[in-house]
Amino acid sequence: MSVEWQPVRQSRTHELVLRSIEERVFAGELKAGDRLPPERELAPVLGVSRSALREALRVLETIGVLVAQPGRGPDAGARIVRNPDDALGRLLRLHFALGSYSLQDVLEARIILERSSFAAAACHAPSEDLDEAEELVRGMAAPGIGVSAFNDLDTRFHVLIARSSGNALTSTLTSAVRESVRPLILRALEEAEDWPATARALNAEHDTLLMLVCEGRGAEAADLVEQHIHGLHGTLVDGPAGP
Amino acid sequence: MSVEWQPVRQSRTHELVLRSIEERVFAGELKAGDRLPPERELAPVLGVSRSALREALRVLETIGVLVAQPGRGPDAGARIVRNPDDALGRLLRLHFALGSYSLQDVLEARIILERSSFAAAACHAPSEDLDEAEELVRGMAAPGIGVSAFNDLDTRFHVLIARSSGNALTSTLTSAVRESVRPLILRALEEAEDWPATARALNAEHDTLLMLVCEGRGAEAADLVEQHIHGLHGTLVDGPAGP
DNA sequence: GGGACTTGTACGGTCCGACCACACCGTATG
DNA sequence: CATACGGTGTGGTCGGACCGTACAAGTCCC
Repeated sequence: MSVEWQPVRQSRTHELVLRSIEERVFAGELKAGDRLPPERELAPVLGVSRSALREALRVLETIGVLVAQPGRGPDAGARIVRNPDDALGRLLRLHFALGSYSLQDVLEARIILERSSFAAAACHAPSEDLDEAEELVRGMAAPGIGVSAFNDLDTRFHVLIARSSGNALTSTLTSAVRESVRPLILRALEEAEDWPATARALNAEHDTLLMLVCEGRGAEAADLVEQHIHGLHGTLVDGPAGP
Repeated sequence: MSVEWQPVRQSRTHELVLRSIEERVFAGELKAGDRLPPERELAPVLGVSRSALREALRVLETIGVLVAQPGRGPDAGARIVRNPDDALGRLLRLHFALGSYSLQDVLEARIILERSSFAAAACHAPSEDLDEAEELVRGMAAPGIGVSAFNDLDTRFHVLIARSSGNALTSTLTSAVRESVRPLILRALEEAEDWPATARALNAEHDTLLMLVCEGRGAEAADLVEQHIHGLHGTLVDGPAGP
């Protein structure tokens, strides 16, 4: 029941600035679309140097909460935005490369998330998403397709289904998790002994998956996508991942 | 099929630095525990100013890849670490507050993740974790417990189960998602008309959950935790969230 | 008078040099 | 031998300066 004590690490200026801005966000005083004052104004108001402020802004930028543009006019300056995808992707990729998560952890997470994605997509995917998905599947079935192009389309297919599930959070998570193993999958596909046969097998699964989603058979789609991801499991090799 | 063009936004120095360090991580040249050269050495080597380097380091710090300590000796300087939890939590909290994700999205994600957590925990949770979980459940059952203390213990209970599921990634995600709605849950509990009765009901569910996990009845535990989280759904109100 | 060009200005982006607080390490001192 | 003290290297902070960019207004030429 006792929680270990840990050093407080007090008062690094940029963290105080960060805390301060976060609080304004939590309080609803800063919404998406709002503009922050120019750095040269805000710094003295907060009582810190521009460097400290800039470090805090940089953090918010990498979290996907802020974008900054130089110049003048309505688009210039620092603006609050909502773009968590890049940040989450970078975070997971780095930590996966560092070994914070094992390959098995990532694959399990993929299965959990994508089972739910496909099940939800079968319930209420907009038809234009299904059209786009069909196009992607057709693209993957192109004869003589390269490994890299296949991997791109495959990623986009899975992410598209996640997005069409209607849940922005699980969609983001799915995308980030999928991206974090992307280099591994790419390498595995490159080393496949019979690439055309592998591609045919994967395409058949994609076809069936899309068909199940279109017909609203969510439970079967979930089972199949689990099998689909498990199928990759055996072919993947653990180790240091390229970007 | 056509991807929209988007401005390239080239060559912000700190991003180049970030890219460079990331690549060393992806290549396996930087592992957890390694130390970076001092800022004053690294900056000229990379051909950038210390400010630009520091901004990149700050970013790595906030995504939990780096820690920096002043002073001298074996613990000083910038070291590569693996601590994704704080970063992920902050990211989700901020974006939830900004409205990137709706309350329903978060609750669905919680259900997906925690169903899997409880199911996995039922299979192979270490007994010391179960002991700790029992202690937490007992703590929540204390007569006259306050809303805040209850919420703390409840959070720790759910996170503990996620951790004992053996999957570091889903555990981190569960924790982050749970933390992002924590202020909302706190507010909902504070506004409950009959708090003691609510607490008793929640405690009964926790008791059953723990029992199911201990007995290895994962499927039932998963169903119950879904119901448990759904139960909260009705009581939660959407709106700006405090930290 | 209208369009093209030039200037002014407000941004963020970068860099530099300096100082501070801290923690270790070696030496000097009792 | 133990303690006290200053040296040294680390990140943390700060202020100032310059750069490129992009808008805005003023100016010139047709």
